[in-house]
Amino acid sequence: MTTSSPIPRDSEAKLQLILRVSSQVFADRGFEATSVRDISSAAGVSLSGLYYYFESKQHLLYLIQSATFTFVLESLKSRLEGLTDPAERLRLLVLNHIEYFLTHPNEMKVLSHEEDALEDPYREKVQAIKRRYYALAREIFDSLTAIGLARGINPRIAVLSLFGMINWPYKWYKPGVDPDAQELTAAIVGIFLHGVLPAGRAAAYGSGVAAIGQG
Amino acid sequence: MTTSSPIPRDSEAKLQLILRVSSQVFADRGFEATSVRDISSAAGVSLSGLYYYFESKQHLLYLIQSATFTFVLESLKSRLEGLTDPAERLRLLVLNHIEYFLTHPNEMKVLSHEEDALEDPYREKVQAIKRRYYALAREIFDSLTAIGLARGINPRIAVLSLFGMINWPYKWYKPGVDPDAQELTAAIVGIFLHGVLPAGRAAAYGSGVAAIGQG
DNA sequence: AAAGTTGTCGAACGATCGTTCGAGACCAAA
DNA sequence: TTTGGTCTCGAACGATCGTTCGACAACTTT
Repeated sequence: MTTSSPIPRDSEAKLQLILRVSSQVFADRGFEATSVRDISSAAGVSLSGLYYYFESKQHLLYLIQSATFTFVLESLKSRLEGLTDPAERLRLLVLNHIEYFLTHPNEMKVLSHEEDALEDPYREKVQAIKRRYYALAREIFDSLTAIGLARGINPRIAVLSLFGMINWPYKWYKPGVDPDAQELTAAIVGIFLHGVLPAGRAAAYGSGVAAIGQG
Repeated sequence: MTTSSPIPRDSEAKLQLILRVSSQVFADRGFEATSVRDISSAAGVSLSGLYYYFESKQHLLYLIQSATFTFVLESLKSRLEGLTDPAERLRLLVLNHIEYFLTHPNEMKVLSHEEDALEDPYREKVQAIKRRYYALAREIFDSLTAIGLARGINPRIAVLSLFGMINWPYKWYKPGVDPDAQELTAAIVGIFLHGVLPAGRAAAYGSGVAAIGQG
């Protein structure tokens, strides 16, 4: 559906460029504060020329958020295939999220920060992906509970707190200062599973993740 | 400086009303998407009449963020006085933050979400408060480390992950569905200190917070 | 060569934006 | 009663916004 039918020239590649540049500008200035003219000059395409690629500014935001979120979710599902250990699945959820954030910080900031800026025909579609993402995380957490009996913590609070840890980096992460994806993932998973305090002895859980904590 | 000198009528009270109403509108629609006319009609004050109370839309945002952040920080410092137990100090940091969020969700959303919307004369002043808040949290965490030897986790990552957990609720918290401040605080502090997995035995730390976790 | 599709653009549309200005009402001190 | 702050407002300013339109070059297919 993308590379056939009525003979596109290089339309698809240019759309990707526009999406990438737009994410950059939206991440820097914010969606509402960015004018279509800003995108025009940043992308090197005339103002009216942009409207060949998207129908409205809202639609442009939707294209960015939808593509980003879909990729993150599908990528996670693919990496999760065949894996059954709940702790390792949780680690992969965090790693997948953090890795995509480190390689595509602009897109992830737009996804996290401009969630409310999207209006209702588009908004609901992105929220649907978000619900699937949450459901998957919740499922992982619940199977973790089933194995390890996770201290009776409210599972909704637990999962959303984990989301807080993995989404918040867009506010503070500095490349060069802060650690890479593996190490950041290890720290976050370590906190979430074992907390910050030293385990009196090794935690009762015997998976490979038990050795994480330190980079 | 607020209630003397050149005879104010009820100016201060009306300013507080405008700040409260503006926070509501900013929280609902976002700062950039909100027009001064929106605030005018929501506050029941004419468009030009608003400019008696603030110099610009930017200044209005600054007044909200500055007052909110100052209150949260000063309130925390006051509650921390005389308390030396690091874990209890950390619990109070979280509780103070969550409590203010639950009683002033609009102001806290504006503070968290519209951080970048503030421009540079004002921006720096709010960031200065933010740095003091972070420094205090970092100090608490470091003393926690000094006592409990907190598993060699990168302290910057740990503190910022904790901030992620306590700031993220503005995206998901639903009154009536989600637990109150005490319980939410207990859950977050429990995750941060002990993690989600059951301690093999009681954690090596012997404070009153050890019993938290469950509401 | 003709017809049709793809991609690009300048110019302009009406709407809305933040802010300013001058005038006037209300009220306390002189 | 006059003077001078305090507070409020309608009307208007220039600037900028998202979007549309018609024209046109480039290229592929008939």
